[in-house]
Amino acid sequence: MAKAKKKSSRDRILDAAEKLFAQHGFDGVTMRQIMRAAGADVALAYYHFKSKRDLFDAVMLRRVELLNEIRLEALEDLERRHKDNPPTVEEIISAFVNPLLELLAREQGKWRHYYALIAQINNSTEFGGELMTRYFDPLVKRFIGALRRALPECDERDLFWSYHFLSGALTLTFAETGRIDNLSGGICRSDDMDAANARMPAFIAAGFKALCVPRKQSAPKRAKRKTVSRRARK
Amino acid sequence: MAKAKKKSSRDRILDAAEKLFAQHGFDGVTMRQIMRAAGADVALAYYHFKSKRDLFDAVMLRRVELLNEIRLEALEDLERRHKDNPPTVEEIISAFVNPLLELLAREQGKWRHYYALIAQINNSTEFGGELMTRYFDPLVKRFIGALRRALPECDERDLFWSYHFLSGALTLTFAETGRIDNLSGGICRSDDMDAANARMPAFIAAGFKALCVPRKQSAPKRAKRKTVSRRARK
DNA sequence: GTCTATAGCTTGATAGAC
DNA sequence: GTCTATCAAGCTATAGAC
Repeated sequence: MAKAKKKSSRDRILDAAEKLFAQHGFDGVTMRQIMRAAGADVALAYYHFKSKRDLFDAVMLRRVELLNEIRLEALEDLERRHKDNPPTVEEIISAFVNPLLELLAREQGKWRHYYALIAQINNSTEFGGELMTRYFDPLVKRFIGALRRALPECDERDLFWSYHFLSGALTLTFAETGRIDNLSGGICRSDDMDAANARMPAFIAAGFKALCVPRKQSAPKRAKRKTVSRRARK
Repeated sequence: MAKAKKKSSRDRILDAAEKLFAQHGFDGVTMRQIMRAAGADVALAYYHFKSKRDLFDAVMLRRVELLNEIRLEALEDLERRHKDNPPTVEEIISAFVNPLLELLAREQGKWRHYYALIAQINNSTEFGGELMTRYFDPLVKRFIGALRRALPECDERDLFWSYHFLSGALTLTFAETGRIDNLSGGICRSDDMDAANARMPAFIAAGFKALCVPRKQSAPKRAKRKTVSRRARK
């Protein structure tokens, strides 16, 4: 807020769109709503971005580059500090998660909406597979490489499924939906990202270490679904 | 497919709505699209359900009761088998997850779309807090009670955050978005729920056990975000 | 229960003045 | 860059015939 008083209309449109897309999804928002929030006419949105979908893509693209850059830097810093012995699983997870907190601390409102948007995309059948792959997989593969070195005898499939569980836990947590507030009767709060961050790396790292161990066969033992009762028809 | 050839139009509308809502979200689908897929006129939808929102609620409600009932039964069966000593964390998680697989095996197509819908709702800022609380929290509290007994010295907040991580991992996994297929270069498949189920309980149980341990103080140690580099401005 | 027909509005997008 | 004005299309929802 020091110098940045003169914000371009393009940025104000992106800000308004980011917030509204995060709250209601791509189809839950109209260009008119966005432009009302941005304080300008609809036609201006089509001047800067030629369609609603292009505006959406611009919202996504605006932050993803910085986010990935900072995460990569966190990982490289970590590896530099551990010249020979690889860093621990927990340290690697922290390098993946901490930058999200750091950015949140920098500009409270903006990143919060962005994370909520990512959570929706990650869990969307329509966009999840495609967009998450396009925007995040190069970085994620880099992190998985580090995890592979920290868990040298790990089966590849266990590694990918473990990351998948991490991804689900992470995006839901940063979506701040308010559910944990209700479930816990108020003793946990969705917007308490420090509380989440104090717990997630330990939780996730334990999962990786439990799953990514050498096996007799490379395939995991199959659970037998024995907990389902025999009266399993309606 | 044995006997059920005569399906009521009400059910055909619900089936079509379930599939389309799961694929594109509430606002991403029109009543016309739904009724085109259901093979009847739009007006019929308003006859059976009086609004689009009511149709959506009916889609949600149709399956949630059976789902929760079977899960509760799985937990009660488990506890019955462990009269005195409480079941393990992993067994409890399996009782929470296995019924999803069981229902999927019963009616492939239907539940698959339903799970994808749940994943979107769970991660929606707009509906997540409210709807997940309304539909699932009674059952979830029952499971958390069982986990509390299996982890007797656990801090309450650790318990709720652990469940939160479980919830994110679980809903994303059952959404089958196709992302893990891309990320893993094809060696893991989103629709291979047996592979997911073989891994998730072990992963999640390890997380619970790592986090839910007695501490010196009840508050967890704060991570210091030390992995973020000093050059953290754009 | 199921359809036709239509009301009343909102949508994404554009043409063109300034 | 920004606005006014407008379009064709599609939207939710209802009234009323059968």
